[in-house]
Amino acid sequence: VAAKGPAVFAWMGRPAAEVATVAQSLLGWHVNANGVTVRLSEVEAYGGVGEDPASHAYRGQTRRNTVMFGPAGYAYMYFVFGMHWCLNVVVGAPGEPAAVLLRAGEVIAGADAACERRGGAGRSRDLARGPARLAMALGLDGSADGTSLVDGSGPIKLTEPLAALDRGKICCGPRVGVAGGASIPWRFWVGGDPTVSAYRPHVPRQRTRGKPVVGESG
DNA sequence: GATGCGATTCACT
DNA sequence: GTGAATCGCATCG
Repeated sequence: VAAKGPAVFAWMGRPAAEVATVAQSLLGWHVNANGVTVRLSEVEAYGGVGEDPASHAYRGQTRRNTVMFGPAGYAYMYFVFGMHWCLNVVVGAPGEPAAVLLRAGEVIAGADAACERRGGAGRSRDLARGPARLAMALGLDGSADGTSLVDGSGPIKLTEPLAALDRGKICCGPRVGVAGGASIPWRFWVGGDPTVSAYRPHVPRQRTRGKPVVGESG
């Protein structure tokens, strides 16, 4: 099945319903970009239209999530909270907008470059511990949106690890920071791996601005 | 056309 | 451990 052109992996083009399985299979894979390589230790799965309230594709195709509706193997960069970028991998077949959010990993090469981009993070496990940190360590932003991760045409390269990950170490649980669909255990990580981000239950927005600090009724 | 919320991280206590 | 800062998109009228 060796064919020229873009690499084809087992996780590509699967039905959106299998996105959870696909997400697990990506744990341990290597992501290389801009001179930095990260070994994935934590990911999250996002489903398709009408299936997953937390997914950007839930309400159908829009200008922003167009990449999710395309073929597998492409990057979907999402700008969040007005200051951070997150890297997703489109994994579904065309028309089936399944994606995997790369949440955390261990920097196994290019620590110097990653450290530099991450400012004062130092050469610690925090270099790529968290979705935005991971994207930052890899030097990625919106310009990488829609680029291929498998054919070498873009800045990002996703490769299979030499040694397969021990499936027994894979853990699952609720996704982080997601209100809708939080009960779906679509977050996967490598058990015992120190680079896995801390679990934070969905924090309800507390607006303190524009409202007087009352409530202390007499 | 205007408003509210979101897949987060950093700094301070 | 908790609060603050931030931009774009989607929704409602």
